[in-house]
Amino acid sequence: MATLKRMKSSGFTKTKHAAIADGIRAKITSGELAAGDSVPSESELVKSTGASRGTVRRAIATLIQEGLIHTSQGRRPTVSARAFHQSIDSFFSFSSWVRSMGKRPGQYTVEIARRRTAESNSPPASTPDSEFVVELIRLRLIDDKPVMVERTTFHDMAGRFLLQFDTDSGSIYEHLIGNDVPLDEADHVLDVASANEQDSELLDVEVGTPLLCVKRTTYSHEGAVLEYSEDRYRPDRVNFVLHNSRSGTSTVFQATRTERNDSVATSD
Amino acid sequence: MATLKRMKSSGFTKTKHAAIADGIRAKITSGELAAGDSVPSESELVKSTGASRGTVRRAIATLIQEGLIHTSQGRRPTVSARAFHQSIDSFFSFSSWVRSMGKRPGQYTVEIARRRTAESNSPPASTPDSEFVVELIRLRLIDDKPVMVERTTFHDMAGRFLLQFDTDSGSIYEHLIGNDVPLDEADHVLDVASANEQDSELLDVEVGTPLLCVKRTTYSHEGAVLEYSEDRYRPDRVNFVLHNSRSGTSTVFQATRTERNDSVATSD
DNA sequence: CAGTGGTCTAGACCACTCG
DNA sequence: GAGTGGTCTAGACCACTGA
Repeated sequence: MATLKRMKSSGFTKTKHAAIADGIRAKITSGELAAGDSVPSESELVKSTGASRGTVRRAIATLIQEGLIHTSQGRRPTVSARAFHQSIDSFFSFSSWVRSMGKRPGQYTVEIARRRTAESNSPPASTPDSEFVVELIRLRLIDDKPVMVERTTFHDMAGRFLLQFDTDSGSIYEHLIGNDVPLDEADHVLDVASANEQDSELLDVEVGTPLLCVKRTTYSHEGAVLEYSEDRYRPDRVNFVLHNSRSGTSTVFQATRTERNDSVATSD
Repeated sequence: MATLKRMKSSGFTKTKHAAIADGIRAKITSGELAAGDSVPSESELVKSTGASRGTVRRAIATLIQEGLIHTSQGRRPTVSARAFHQSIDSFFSFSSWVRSMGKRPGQYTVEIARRRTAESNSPPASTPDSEFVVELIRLRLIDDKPVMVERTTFHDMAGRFLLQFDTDSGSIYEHLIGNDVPLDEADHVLDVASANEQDSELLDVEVGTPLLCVKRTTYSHEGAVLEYSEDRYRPDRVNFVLHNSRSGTSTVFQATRTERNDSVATSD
């Protein structure tokens, strides 16, 4: 027994704990388990999955972290009150975020340029320490509607992969990761900004309209600045949702405000 | 052996894994371990703490989740590039958040009222389902400077604890938790707003100034709406920082923009 | 009181990293 | 190849919940 541990040749199910978590998550997102319902107990899962308790607990820990369920001593785990979720890994990538919501991401490149770092538009402390930087301005779309303008400054090490890349074709993040650019950590500072003329034109709002602004700095493990971006969102089309529960740890999500509703968090 | 498991009589160190995590965290926040430094390996920690590997891993998991360290197979865990942190539990409470940054929270109650729910100002879908609600408008201060206006609607079940509470004296959240009000989960929707006349007066900004707006809905485990709040922040004094790393899960933080710096995320 | 989750242990195999 | 983290197991005691 205990032979296959990780399905070697056909690596589709990743790990056992991930498979268990996937199974439960599927039941929640499909609606089979509704908010307030109780999830199978650990001992039941041990029996039904054949895994040991440690592995089952590992799976449950994942779901708690995602904010999907919550637990406390003596009680069976229950589905969290507000379980409208997508993993936050997508916070790195607009494209995968939008896709994870079942919508279609789009992009329209306004400008891409390689210039000396001294000419960069990013704030000094966030400027990559390479001689050249690649700067990019793109309009991002969801289902063909403009929602965000991004102005990004890349370290040359990352930017050199972009000059021969069709930046209208898809996710830059995925392209860079595929080229082993170590985009490992990121800070996001949430702020507000007033639409300037270019914002106004691209997002189709009036000059001066308040916009949600996310200033992102992406680092390698070693702490080198690889990318700095200022993303300006139309707040009537996109906002950010953060969900947290007292026991267990907080988790983050983003959401698109839909056309019909005034607010995502209050929909049912 | 294996007798004391949890120090019973003197319950100060909580659990073993928490104690181990605390020890490492202290070394990071004190600067003894700097960004990029490597944390003791699991086997070393097993030896030095006397705990089993599972317990050590549990401690490490906590730190990863907090964004303090990151790990990957075959490499020793290392301190994350940007480890300026405070736990996000504080997202529930302005007061404890501010205190956790070593600053002094303050509050100035503008209005508190108990009224029929039908007269509530909160959006219908977020309105508590009690006959009465308690509504509160407070100006929040950091080190005596106004930074935020909160307009909160409480379920009567929570609000009834507020009428005889001096809302200028401290944290409402802590007061309610102390009275066993089950504020268990919360959604935060981040948005922008334009300062209205009251905002303008309280925050000392011009009417129309873009403000960061956090719409918070707090629920019990069962999903009942206990509180709805719209908090409007002066973006030049406060903004929100979110840190995430690719491996390991994202974590959230808030930060106060300091006077001298333009941006928190870029300080060093 | 039975059931449940929270904690802890001891030992195992694997995949990866780095010198 | 030695060291390291990622995964998994099997069994144990405790604290809490709820009928």
